[in-house]
Amino acid sequence: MKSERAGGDRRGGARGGQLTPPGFRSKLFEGLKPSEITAVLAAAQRRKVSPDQVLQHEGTTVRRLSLLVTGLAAFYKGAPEGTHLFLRWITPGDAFGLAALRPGSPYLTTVKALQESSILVWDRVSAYALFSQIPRLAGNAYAVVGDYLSELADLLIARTTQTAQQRIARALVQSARQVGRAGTEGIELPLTNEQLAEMAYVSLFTASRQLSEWQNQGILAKSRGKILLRAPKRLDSQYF
Amino acid sequence: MKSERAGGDRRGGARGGQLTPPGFRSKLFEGLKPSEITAVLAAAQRRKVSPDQVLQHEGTTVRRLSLLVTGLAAFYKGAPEGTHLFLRWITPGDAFGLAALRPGSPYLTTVKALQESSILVWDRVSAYALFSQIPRLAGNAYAVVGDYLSELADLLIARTTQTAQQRIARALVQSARQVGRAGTEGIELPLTNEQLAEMAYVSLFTASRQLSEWQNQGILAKSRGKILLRAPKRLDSQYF
DNA sequence: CGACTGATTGACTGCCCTCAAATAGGGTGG
DNA sequence: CCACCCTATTTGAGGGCAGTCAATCAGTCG
Repeated sequence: MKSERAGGDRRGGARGGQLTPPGFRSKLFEGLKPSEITAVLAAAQRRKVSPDQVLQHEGTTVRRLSLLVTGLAAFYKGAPEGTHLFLRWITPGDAFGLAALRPGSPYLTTVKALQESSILVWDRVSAYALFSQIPRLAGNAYAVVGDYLSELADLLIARTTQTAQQRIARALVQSARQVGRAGTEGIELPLTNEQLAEMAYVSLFTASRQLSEWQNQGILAKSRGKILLRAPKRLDSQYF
Repeated sequence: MKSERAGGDRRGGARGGQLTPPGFRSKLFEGLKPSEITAVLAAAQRRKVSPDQVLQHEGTTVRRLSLLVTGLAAFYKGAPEGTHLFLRWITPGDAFGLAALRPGSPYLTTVKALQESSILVWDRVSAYALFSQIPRLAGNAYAVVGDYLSELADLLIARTTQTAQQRIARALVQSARQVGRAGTEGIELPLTNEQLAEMAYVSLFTASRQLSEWQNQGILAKSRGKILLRAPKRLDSQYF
């Protein structure tokens, strides 16, 4: 359902010198003219970030708009009692801090890097200027926010109507798409039980038990910090 | 926290003839010049809708953008097994169908009128034209979507981390703000147990039991299809 | 005065969380 | 290479929140 590479040739491609790796594309840049992309990239700063580094703090006032170029991060939302809930992966090409385009609003979520990553950063003011000048860019931002809204609504449905088993299956399928590495044996996911449990919002123990069951059924294989999906299709049937 | 009437005098006011009632204001029109509001209203069609009428269907392609002028409606999101979940009230001034500004996207939610209501409707094409011509209007749409995103995230937290009791308390407090009528005895809510249960995503029986308990504690009084909140403040303490 | 919808109450059940305790992997330093 | 530690994981027992089911009661409207 993702209209990620919906376009033709080099739509959304960004080759503004060494700022982005070859083949990098973002929904934010889709349909922009090369000259526009160059201008947008020229206004950005590149930053390297390390694992566990917090890139934006929910509730603090918005300082900048960011775009993940390489690596991996995730959205979290704080819950009462100091915990925070996993919302979604952030993979290369995903923007965050889109609240920066809305004057005087706080960050809605916390973003934490999960791997060594590089990001592009625009300060609030120049982001606003750029998005005012380039209508298509503003339209893309609107579309991205719409996508997030849509995904969040789906997550809400999943979290409220599905059983623990279904939510875990869902978490695995989503992770397979976003952080999985295809191998000869299947799709390999670099996930601990704890991470999976937090994604699916189940306890560590429920996650462990469910994975064991699927392992017995031959759907997947586990090892410490890694899950090998042998038959992802058989998971799909678990959750609708 | 709501920046609803953040403005000065008649910001967001709309007196474009008989299209909107006096005192009507919408976040969508905030900061617009009267001439702009007039132009926007001129492009709209007014429709009357009756209770239980479905104004947009989740998943169907977007035809129009709407704004509730009088009455009451609600957002719902479909769930597997044919049920649909309550997401949020729509009260006068709230826009829906904002996906119309995004070419080729389906409605994310179903909207159903709950009372005799009147709405303003723009077809997709003219809405797009208007929002392109008036940057402030586009900015407002972005802000509204951002608000929905924020509220949806809060709802997600509530639905996943809170107990049934807390969710019911939350539903009551929200309803008090949006559909409550203040009286001498307290705030009166025109809600059946069933509606409340669907808002809080609890079973009918859990809702009934919880309300009975609060009635015994003197926090509220129940009658058929109506709830009278005597001490709303004592509910707040229930949910954090 | 029926008939229908809304609300109540109790008994039972089940999913999944909590807690406790044991086991296994993987790296490190001796 | 082995002892050790720290973290990840497993497995079982127990319990609680809230849902389902069934039956009854109450209000309202024609």
